Amino acid sequence: MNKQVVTRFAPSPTGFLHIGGARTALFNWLFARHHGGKFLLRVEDTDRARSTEGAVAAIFDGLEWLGLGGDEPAIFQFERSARHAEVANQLLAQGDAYRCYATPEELAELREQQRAAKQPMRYDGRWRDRDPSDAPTNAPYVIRLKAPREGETVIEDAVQGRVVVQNAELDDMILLRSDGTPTYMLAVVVDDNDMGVTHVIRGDDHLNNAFRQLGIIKAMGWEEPVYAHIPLIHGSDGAKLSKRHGALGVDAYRDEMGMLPEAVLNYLLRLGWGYGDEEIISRERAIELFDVSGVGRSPSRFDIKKLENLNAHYLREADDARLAGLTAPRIAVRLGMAQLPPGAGDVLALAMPSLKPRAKTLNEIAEGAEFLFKSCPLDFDEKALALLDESARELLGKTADALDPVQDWTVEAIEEAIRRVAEEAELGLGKVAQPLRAALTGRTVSPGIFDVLFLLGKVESLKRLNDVGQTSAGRSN
RNA sequence: GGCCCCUUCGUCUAGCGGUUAGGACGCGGCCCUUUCACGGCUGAAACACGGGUUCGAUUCCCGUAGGGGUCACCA
Repeated sequence: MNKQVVTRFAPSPTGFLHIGGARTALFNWLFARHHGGKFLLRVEDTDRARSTEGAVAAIFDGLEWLGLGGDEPAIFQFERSARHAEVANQLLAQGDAYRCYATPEELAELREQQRAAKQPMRYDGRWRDRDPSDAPTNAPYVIRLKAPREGETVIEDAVQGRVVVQNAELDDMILLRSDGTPTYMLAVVVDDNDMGVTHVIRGDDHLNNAFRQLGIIKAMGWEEPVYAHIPLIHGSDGAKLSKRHGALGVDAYRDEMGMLPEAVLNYLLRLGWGYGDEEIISRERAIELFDVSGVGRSPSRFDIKKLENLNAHYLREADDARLAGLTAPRIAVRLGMAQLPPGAGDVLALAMPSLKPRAKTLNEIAEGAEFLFKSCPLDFDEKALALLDESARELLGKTADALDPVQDWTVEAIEEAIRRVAEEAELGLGKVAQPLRAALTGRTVSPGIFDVLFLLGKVESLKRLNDVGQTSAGRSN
């Protein structure tokens, strides 16, 4: 019979939700949805020294932004430590584990010797078969798994295929630390089992761990989950993505870079997974198509250009009011204002159709929208200034005269007036539009000039034209 | 170093014995055009290497090289 599929994402709260973790969460979420199963969250906070509440909040925040919440309240691993200890003691009682009194110093020395002798570095099992009466009294001890030393362990990984490791390669790992707290190895296995996790989808860096974890599962007689170890994401230079090497929290993609969650999701989905030629894949479509069988076996590099391209696509598709809301605070910051004036949101939404096709990020939309909310006198950049020479100012005067009588301020009416100015001056439209653009926006790049005029409104447009006319050519301040 | 994994354009990938090796990003050119974008068309660009297996290998097998991961009382 088929059990319900249960997947989980189990981050350790020692920092933000980075891009690799986000992809792991996405794959788990998608897999569960695709199979009509459950997606659970578990915070691996057994390392009390490194876990912080801030990190927990940051991770949840990131998941929520991406729409990858769990189907049940998140489980905090540390709260289950009594259960972990219970399992360790059961293993001890049934002879599948033993007490080890080796001190950390002693073990460090052992590793040092092994390294010097170029031997594999692993615990030598010095307390494995010792008589319990040898045990020092009142000395701290850890509980280790008594792993099989002969034979081999096989994993049929859903992504990596059949992987075999000789049991002689695996040493007796620690289950319970000397202070009685569980190690990660024990906790994951116990929690996955208790949570009913059927498919463990996680980073490739856990593949080696899977063999050790299987040892506990077998000793307890539990059912083995299906493993799917997905390849890691590397930086653009091929090196491992780490915190000091390009790995940013998803919040950075949202706040600093101005990405949309649907773009990040689509990008992450296509990193390591593909379905024919499909590039633009919605969440719904992804649920329909996703399966671990489509996940590649080789690591991939993070390419910000491709993410930007996807973001540009989703920007163009996004609702204008939503983008206005997302962009307004960014514009205010750029302009050094606490917030934009009342009504700015409406103007922004109205301008969005001509703003968004020109931008790859929310930041670029904000940059392009700045001119709407500036006031005279404008700050002109160099190229704009160069455009506003004597003859251009003269032309601008004529343009203002042509615009002044326009009654209904529509894009059509504006266009008609401007084209007439060009005709009468026997100039191409571009010769009229560029100085006009410079005078109106202070830049040489902007949305279509008729849209600019329309969005600014008649009063503000004439005011800016007038303002330029009053300043002398070649002004430098 | 031991063990494990990986290898198609610069990047993400399609391919699952016979293809002019496809798509996307990026890059070049052209078109559109009031600037910049969008859009359309188009060009350059890849099977790491060496052996097998086979009538035939990008595809299957074995090596080599390169890359990555992992070897804690971290997760």
